[in-house]
Amino acid sequence: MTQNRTHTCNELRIENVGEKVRIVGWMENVREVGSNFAFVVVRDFYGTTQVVIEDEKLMAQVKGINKESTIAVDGLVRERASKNPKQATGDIEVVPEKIEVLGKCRYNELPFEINRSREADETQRLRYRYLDLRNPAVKQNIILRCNVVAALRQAMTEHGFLEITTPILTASSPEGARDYLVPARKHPGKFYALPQAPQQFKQLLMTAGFDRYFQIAPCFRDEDARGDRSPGEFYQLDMEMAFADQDDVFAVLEDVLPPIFAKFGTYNIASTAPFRRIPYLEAMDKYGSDKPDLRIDLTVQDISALVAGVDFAPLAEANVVKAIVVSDCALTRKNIDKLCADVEVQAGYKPYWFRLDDSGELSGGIAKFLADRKEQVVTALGLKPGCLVGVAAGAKEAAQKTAGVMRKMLGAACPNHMDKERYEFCWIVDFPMYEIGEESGELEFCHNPFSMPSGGLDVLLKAERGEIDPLSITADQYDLVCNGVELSSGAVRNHDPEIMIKAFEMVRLGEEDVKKKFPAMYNAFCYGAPPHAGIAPGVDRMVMLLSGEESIREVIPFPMNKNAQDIMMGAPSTVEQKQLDELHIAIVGETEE
RNA sequence: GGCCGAGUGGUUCAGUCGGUUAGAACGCCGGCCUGUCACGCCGGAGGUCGAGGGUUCAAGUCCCUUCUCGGUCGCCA
Repeated sequence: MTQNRTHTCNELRIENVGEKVRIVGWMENVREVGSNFAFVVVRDFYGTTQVVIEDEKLMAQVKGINKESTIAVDGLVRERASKNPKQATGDIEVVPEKIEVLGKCRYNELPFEINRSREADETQRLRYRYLDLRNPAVKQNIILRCNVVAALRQAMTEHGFLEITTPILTASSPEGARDYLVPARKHPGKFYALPQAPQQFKQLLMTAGFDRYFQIAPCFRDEDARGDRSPGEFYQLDMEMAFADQDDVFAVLEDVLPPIFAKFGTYNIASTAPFRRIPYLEAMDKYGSDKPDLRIDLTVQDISALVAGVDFAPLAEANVVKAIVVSDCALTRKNIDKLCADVEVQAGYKPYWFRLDDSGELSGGIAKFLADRKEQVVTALGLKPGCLVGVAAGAKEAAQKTAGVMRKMLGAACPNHMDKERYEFCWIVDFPMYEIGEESGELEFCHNPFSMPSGGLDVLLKAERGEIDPLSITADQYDLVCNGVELSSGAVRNHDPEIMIKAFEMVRLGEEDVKKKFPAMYNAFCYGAPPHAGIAPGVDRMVMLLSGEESIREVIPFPMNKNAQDIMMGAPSTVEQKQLDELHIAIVGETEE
C-alpha cells in the first residue's frame, strides 16, 4: 500500500484533463448540492482541489467521513462545467474512482473553524495549534519566517560569515535578565543556565580567531511577556566581526537587511544604505523615544521658555515642556480627546493640546492659558491655521516619554504625516556609558558594561582626573530601529582587560569583579584579543514587521501564552519525585494545584 | 506585582432601566436540492451566562471575593 500522490492539491490545471491522478489531503468541506451530487474540497500544504461526487455509493461514503479527516482520492481529472477563477485549480475537478480515509478525524465538531481560526479565542488556538496552523493564513506567517531565515543565512554566508552553534546549557550570567536554570544532576546544588544570548561565546570565538561569526541563535530570558515579546525564548540573528568597528557592522546589515525587507515585507520599500544615524540624546529630544518611527514626519520641540510663568500649573511647574506641531490637522475635538486619553494610558502622564483655528485664533484644550503670549507662540512654533499642537510637560524624562508616545499616536492618526507603506531604518548611536542610578544615587553602567567607551582608555583616565564629566562619556553602542520597533542592540566590545578594569573602577568595581563575573572572557582577553564588534537583530521581531502582525505569537510556530505556559504540551509541569531526587531538588513552600 | 479590558450553546458575539421561555451567525444533526465554491432552502438538538458569596419579590445584568485570558506599566545588561 502506498500513499504516494501523483500531484499536490495546487498542481492540477486544464492541461491535466484526462489524466488519472491521486491526491491526498484534509477533507476541508463538503458542499451537497443534490441528493447524489456533492463537491468535496481537499486541502494540502500547497492548496485545494475540488473533487466531485456523482454517485450514490461515494456519496454515502463521504457523508460518513468527518471534515478534517485526511483522505486519498484516486480519479480522473475533468474540466469543470463552471470554473472558479478565484481558485488556482479552479478550471478542473477530480472525478473519483476511489476515496480512502488515511487519518480519521474522530470529531464532527472542531474547537474552531479552520479557515476562521484567527478569530477564535487565543487560548483555544494555542491549545489546538496543530489545527490553527492548518489555516493557510496562519501557516503563511511560519512559511514567511522560514523564507526570511533562509535568506538571512544565505546573505550572511555570502558576506563571509560562518554559522557556528554555541552551547544551550551554560553558566548563569550575573547581569541582565532572569536566567532559566537547569539543575545539574552530577553536581548537587549547582545549576546550568540557558543562555540569554550567545554573547560571551561569540566574543570567545573572536578571541579564538574566527573572523566573522553568525547564528540564528535561540535566547532564553525569564521575563514577563508583551505583545511584541514572547516569554521564555526567542531567536536572534546573532553576529560578530573581528578587527571591526561600528561602521563595519553597519555596512553588513545595511547590505543584508533592506533587500530581504523589500522582498518579503508587506511593503516593498526599505531604506537603503546608509541608514540615518541619530545620537541617543538627539533621538530623545527630537522624537521623545530611542526607537523613533521615522515614517512619521513630526518632531518634538522644547517650549519650556515659551510657556514660562503661564497661569496653568501643570505647565508652569514642569521642568520641561515639549510641543509637537501637526500642520493641516483634520482631527476633531473628539478624536483629540480620545488620542490624549490613549497617550495618558500608555505614557502614564497627561498630555495637553491647543490649536490655531481657521480664523487664526488659539482654541481648544489649554489655549486660554496661552492667550497672553499668542504672538510669541505662533511665531516660535511657526503655526498656521489648522495646526494642532500637542503638549507634554513634567520632569525631563516624563515630558520626553509623553511627547514620544503622542508623536507616535498623532502620526498614526494623521495620514498626511505618516508615509506608512515602507520600512524606515535608523541607527541610534552614542548611548551614554554611565548614568546616576535612581536608587544608589551613584554612577552606574547605563547598558552593557562590556561596550567600548568611545575614546577608549584616554577618556576614562580624563574622567578619573576630573577633566570631563563621566556622564558625558558615550559608548560605542548602537541600536537598530525600524518603523518604531527596536530590532537590535549591538556594540563595539571592550576587548582590552585594562580598559575593562578602568571602566569598572568608574562604578566602584575592579579587576576582581570583572574576573568573578565573566571569568572566561576576561581570561581569554588576557591572551590577545582582536578588536571586535557585533549586533543581534531579533528574528521574531523582523518577521513580525515583515508580516505586519501585531502579536509576536503569530510568527512563532508554537508560542507560549502570556504566562509562559504551553497549554498544548502542558508545560511547565510537575515531575516524578524520582526525577527531583536525582536532581537533589526539594520543593518547598506553596505550589500550584 | 499595579492598572485597564474580556469571560454568555462547539465557535464568534448581542443581550436596553434588574422583569416572562437568554437571542443571532457560523458549526453540528435530519430533510430537500445535479454545477456548488462563504452553495441555497426547511426543520432540530445544544446554555448550571468563568467560580463563590451578597442585595432583591426577581440577577447574565447591581455589589463583594476569586479564577482565567489579553493589553499595558514594572521588568527585559
